Amino acid sequence: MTESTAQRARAEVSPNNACPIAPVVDIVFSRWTTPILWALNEYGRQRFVELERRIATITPKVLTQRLRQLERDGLVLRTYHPEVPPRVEYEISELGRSLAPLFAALAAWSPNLGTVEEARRAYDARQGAGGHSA
Amino acid sequence: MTESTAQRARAEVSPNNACPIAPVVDIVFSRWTTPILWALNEYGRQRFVELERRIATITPKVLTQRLRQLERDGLVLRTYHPEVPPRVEYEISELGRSLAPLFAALAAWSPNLGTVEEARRAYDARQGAGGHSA
DNA sequence: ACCAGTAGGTACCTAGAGGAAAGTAATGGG
DNA sequence: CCCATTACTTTCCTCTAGGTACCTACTGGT
Repeated sequence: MTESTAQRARAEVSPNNACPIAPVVDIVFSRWTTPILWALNEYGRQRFVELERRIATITPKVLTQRLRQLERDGLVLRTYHPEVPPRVEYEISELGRSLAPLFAALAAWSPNLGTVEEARRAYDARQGAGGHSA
Repeated sequence: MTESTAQRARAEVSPNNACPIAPVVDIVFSRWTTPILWALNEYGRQRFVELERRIATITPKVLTQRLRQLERDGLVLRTYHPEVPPRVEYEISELGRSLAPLFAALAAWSPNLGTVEEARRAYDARQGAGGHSA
C-alpha cells in the first residue's frame, strides 16, 4: 500500500493540464531511472551488484525501488534464478528499447550544455556583481 | 546562497558516471520545467499570471523559482516592464526552442503509455492476487 | 560453529523540496 | 482612506524521497 500511495502521489503532483508529455517524463525521467535504463541499454543484461557498482552513488534500497518501478512499468525485465546464492538478472525490455530514439535526442542536445553553462555564468555575473539595481 | 546550494546538491546526486545524458535530464526535466517550457513553447510569450493559471497546480513561489532557474540556464527570456502594476513577460529562448525535437520525441513515444498501463495492471494482478509465493 | 556472498527487506532518521499564507511597492479607482 | 492588481518575497510548515544501518534465507567452505 505504501508503494501505490507513492505512485499516486507522483501522479497527483504532475500537472498534466494540457501538457501531454508530462506523463512520459514522469515514467521515463523520474529520479535514477535515466542512469539505470541507460546502463541496461548500453551494457546489456546485468546482475544487481553490477548495476550497483556501475551507478556507484545509488544505495541498494533505492536501486531495488527503481528496478521494481521499471519492472512494473514494463521497461525492464527481471529474471530470478533460485540458486544457492540467489542470482537475479535485469535487462531492458522491448518497450524499454523503444526509448532509444528519445535517448538519442537527449544525446543530440547535449552539445548545448556548454551554452547553458555560459548562460549561467553570464546570469551569475549580472547578479553577483553590483549590477542588480535597487 | 540557498539557490546555489540547491543547484550544487542536484548536481552532486546526479550520477553522471559514464551516463552522458543525465546532465541534460537534470536541466530540462527537473520538476515543473516540462509544463513551463511546454506552455511557453505552445502559447508563446506570456505573463506570470497566465502561466500560473495555465499550470494551475503550481504555487507562485515555485513558479518563480523554476522561471529563475530556466532564465539562468538560458532557456527562457524574461522581460520586465517597470509600469505601475509591474508587468513581466516570459518567452522561450532560441536555446529553449532547440529542445523542440526532444519534445517531439517525447510526444512520439506517448502512444506507448497504454502499454505501460497494461504492464502495470498485469504486474499488480500478479502481486495483488495470491500469486506471490512464500 | 562461523563466515562469506546475493538480493534484497525493514526501521529509523534527516534534508530539502514544495505548499500555504501573508507581506511588499506603487498607484489608480471609488 | 481603503481596496485591487502584479509579480513576486518571505516565513513557516509538512511530507516524503532517499540515506544509514541492520536484518533475512540459503548453502558452501574451513
